[in-house]
Amino acid sequence: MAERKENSTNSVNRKCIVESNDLSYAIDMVGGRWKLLILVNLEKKKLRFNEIRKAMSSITERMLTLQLRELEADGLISRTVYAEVPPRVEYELTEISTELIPIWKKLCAWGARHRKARA
Amino acid sequence: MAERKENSTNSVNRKCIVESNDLSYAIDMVGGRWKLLILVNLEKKKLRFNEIRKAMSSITERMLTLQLRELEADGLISRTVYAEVPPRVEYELTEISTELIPIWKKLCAWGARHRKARA
DNA sequence: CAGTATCCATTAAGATACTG
DNA sequence: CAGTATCTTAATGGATACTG
Repeated sequence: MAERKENSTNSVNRKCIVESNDLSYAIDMVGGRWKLLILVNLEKKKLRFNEIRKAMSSITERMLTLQLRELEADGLISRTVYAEVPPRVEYELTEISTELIPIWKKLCAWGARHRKARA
Repeated sequence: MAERKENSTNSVNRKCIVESNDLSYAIDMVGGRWKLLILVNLEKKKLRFNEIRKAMSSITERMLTLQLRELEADGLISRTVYAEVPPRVEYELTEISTELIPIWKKLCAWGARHRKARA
């Protein structure tokens, strides 16, 4: 995430799984603790850095920055900087991540069912 | 996964996110590099340890064991031991993980679209 | 066959302080 | 406001050898 050794076995392993399989590719893109959560928060409307932060109370600034950068690099969010003082930066979903909405809704429903079943 | 300190900030953080949110709960259950991949392999039919291993060429025995244990603990696969020599153990999907199939198919399709869009 | 055990490498996550 | 920088700990992943 931060600095990744390109040639660790781990990286190579990951790369080759991801390349050979669309599912892994998707998970790689959106997996982890924070990414989908960030996207969910952006579903209704575009948000500014601190708005996202407040919406996800337990994330640190550092983590939020890192995750936003990766999401941006993967084309899942867009970042718009307004040349104002104080600075304003807005994040919003892109077309491709919008397509993900129905999928995470289903996953969410599944999670609820599953949780209930084990309670 | 292996030995987790129960009271690290990280664990606490994770626990509380997972508890408050069905989506995170679902991701926690099925996220990571290997879990969905294992489930996918079990979709068509039940498999033995080494069959899964061969199907996922790059996983190590240790990782496979760990992931299978977690999946079992979460009720996503069932494990049947046959009292034979040599030992035979079969893994198969449970009802709740079967419900996941249409979801991962969609995710897979999304991954393919996304990948294409950026190629 | 179906795993365990051990030890080490890599990566993710967090606290805190600071800046344009 | 919207981040960086730095340092530290925790968690995950892997190689290899071994066992009931």
